[in-house]
Amino acid sequence: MSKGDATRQAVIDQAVEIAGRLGVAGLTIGTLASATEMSKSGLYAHFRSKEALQLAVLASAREHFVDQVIRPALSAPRGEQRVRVLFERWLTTSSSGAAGCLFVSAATEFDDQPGAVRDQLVRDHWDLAESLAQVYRSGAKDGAFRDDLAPEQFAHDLHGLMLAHFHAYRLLRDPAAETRTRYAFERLMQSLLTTA
Amino acid sequence: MSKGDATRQAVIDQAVEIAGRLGVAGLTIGTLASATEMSKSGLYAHFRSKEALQLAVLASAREHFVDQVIRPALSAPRGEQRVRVLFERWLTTSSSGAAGCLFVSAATEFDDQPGAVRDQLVRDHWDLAESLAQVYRSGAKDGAFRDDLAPEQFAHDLHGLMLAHFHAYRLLRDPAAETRTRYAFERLMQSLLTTA
DNA sequence: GCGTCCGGAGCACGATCGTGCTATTCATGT
DNA sequence: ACATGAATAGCACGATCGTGCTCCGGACGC
Repeated sequence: MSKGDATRQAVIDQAVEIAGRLGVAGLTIGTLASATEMSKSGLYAHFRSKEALQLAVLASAREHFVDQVIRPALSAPRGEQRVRVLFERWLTTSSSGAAGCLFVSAATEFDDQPGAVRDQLVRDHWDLAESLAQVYRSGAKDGAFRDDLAPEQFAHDLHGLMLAHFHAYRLLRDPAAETRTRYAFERLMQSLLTTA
Repeated sequence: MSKGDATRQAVIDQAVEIAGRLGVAGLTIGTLASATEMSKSGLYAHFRSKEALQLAVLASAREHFVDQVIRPALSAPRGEQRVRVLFERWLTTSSSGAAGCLFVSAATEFDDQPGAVRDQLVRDHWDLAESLAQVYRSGAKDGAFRDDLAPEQFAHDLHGLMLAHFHAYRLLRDPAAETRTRYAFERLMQSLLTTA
């Protein structure tokens, strides 16, 4: 990795951090330049447009999310355990850092703004939903979960849980957010398990 | 109502519409001026700062939401019916217009940006949560709902349902969004009712 | 060790941001 | 009908936005 790639990566890391706080749309070339202590033009040369920068940020966050949440879940035993690991990782990763929340805020910022960023977000979300559904499917095949529930419905429900968590946690700073979310998760699990 | 108040209201209506599309932060004086076919300064005179404009937009949206969702629910019979009216109204109001989504997008845009707007959003959310909890409480007192569930948990869960709906509906344009949300709602209701 | 080439700075651009001040036009009460 | 005050336009401001040059210095291959 030559010098250019190194600083490029450092810039992206900083950009992810800022986008986590101010939102992907709130991430501006100027603020990013001063945060990285570079000139605007020097920074801009790495990404040839702001859109490319935003896409790079999204890609980095996605990678982080897969590493920290999806992969650990997939290496856990199928069924209940896998779902629990997924949930737990998702919860802690997003509480501590930026990866999880970033997609949530980006989704609402771009939901009515056509373009490459929006398209990427839509793809990412479908990928995530499919991963969630697959986690359910594999468990249902073993008989651990009810088979009269659409896996996509599980994905939808779990996603809703996390969204509610983010809102309570980030906007309201509600200390009870995690407790509430955990409780809701337990009820969801209870309604899915065949061994009730 | 003199002329000034009339145009001020018209401006706010337009602002709500724009904020529903571009987000509260995306609402800019310039775009609002050209949308209302007024000069920036002429428009700006009504609100003495951008923050005041944003607060006015929020107030208008809140009023609309209370009229279209909360009040109809409160005039329905307590218990299951009231919850159903609330849910139904919430769903249709936000699908058609701007009121519902506006708070969702505003919440994520300002969740890390201190200021009067954020404070107002937090207040609004607590008010909403309290209203939802109260709807549950009144039903539980009649014995329609389980009494071993915290009303605040119900508020949290229902809110999560709506958030998931907005994401699926606005970002993904998922035609199945409403079906999924309705299904999730039915399962929520089933788990609450004592007459199961 | 040197020449090449890339990473980055300096500077500038038009546009748009939020915000003022100063007129001017219009409505409104008497 | 006229005076008065409110409502709106014109114009300007500094700042910052995204985007382009050009040009230099230092890293890297030979």
